Amino acid sequence: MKKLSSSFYLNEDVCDAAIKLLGKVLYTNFDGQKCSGIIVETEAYAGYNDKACHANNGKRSPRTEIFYSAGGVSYVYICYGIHHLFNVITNKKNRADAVLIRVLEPIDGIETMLLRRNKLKIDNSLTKGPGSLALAMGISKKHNGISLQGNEIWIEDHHIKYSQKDIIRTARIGCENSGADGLRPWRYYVKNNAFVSGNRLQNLY
DNA sequence: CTAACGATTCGCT
DNA sequence: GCGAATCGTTAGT
Repeated sequence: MKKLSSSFYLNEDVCDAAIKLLGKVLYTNFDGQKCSGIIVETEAYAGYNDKACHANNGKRSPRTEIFYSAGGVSYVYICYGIHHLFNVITNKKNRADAVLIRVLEPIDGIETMLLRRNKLKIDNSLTKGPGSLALAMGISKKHNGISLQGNEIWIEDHHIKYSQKDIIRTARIGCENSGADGLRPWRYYVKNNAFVSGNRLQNLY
């Protein structure tokens, strides 16, 4: 299978990019341990007019610098002091859009994921939730800013397609304090997928 | 330098 | 369902 081309990541519509990432397959290959999973839940964060985004309206800090790269690099940051959250930077240089990968449906390397998660057998919590997913896949802050065209983290198109009615959109999780921006329905997930997190907020569009 | 705050998770009730 | 854990990042003194 082929890695997503660099043009995929230059999408100027971060919501469209978040939807198109559903069904794509995320790979990590660290220390000879290859893992993969189908992306089944994402959230879009826009560089402009989105208070929930770390790089809102051109905000610069050591942490947000990577947002201003052209799409196709990783953004990994630590939340609550413990959890590493993996995002894909999208859009052209200096636009600062990102897609948070929230849930995977595991495919390869499940033994490795179980080990990293300190679990004995697979259940639907293995790669459910951004912090759990990053831990299972071995992604940590040291992978912040790496290219998704490389051989450590990349995404492939396996021609998995979900019909529009099977893609649910809701408000993003944990963005309640971002005012009106936090209410935007920019979380996307695959309906009836066993690995998808929480069942609140249905809100078909 | 210091304090406040999370794009969360897990265990206990 | 609720609350604690936990520390890097950020903004303010």
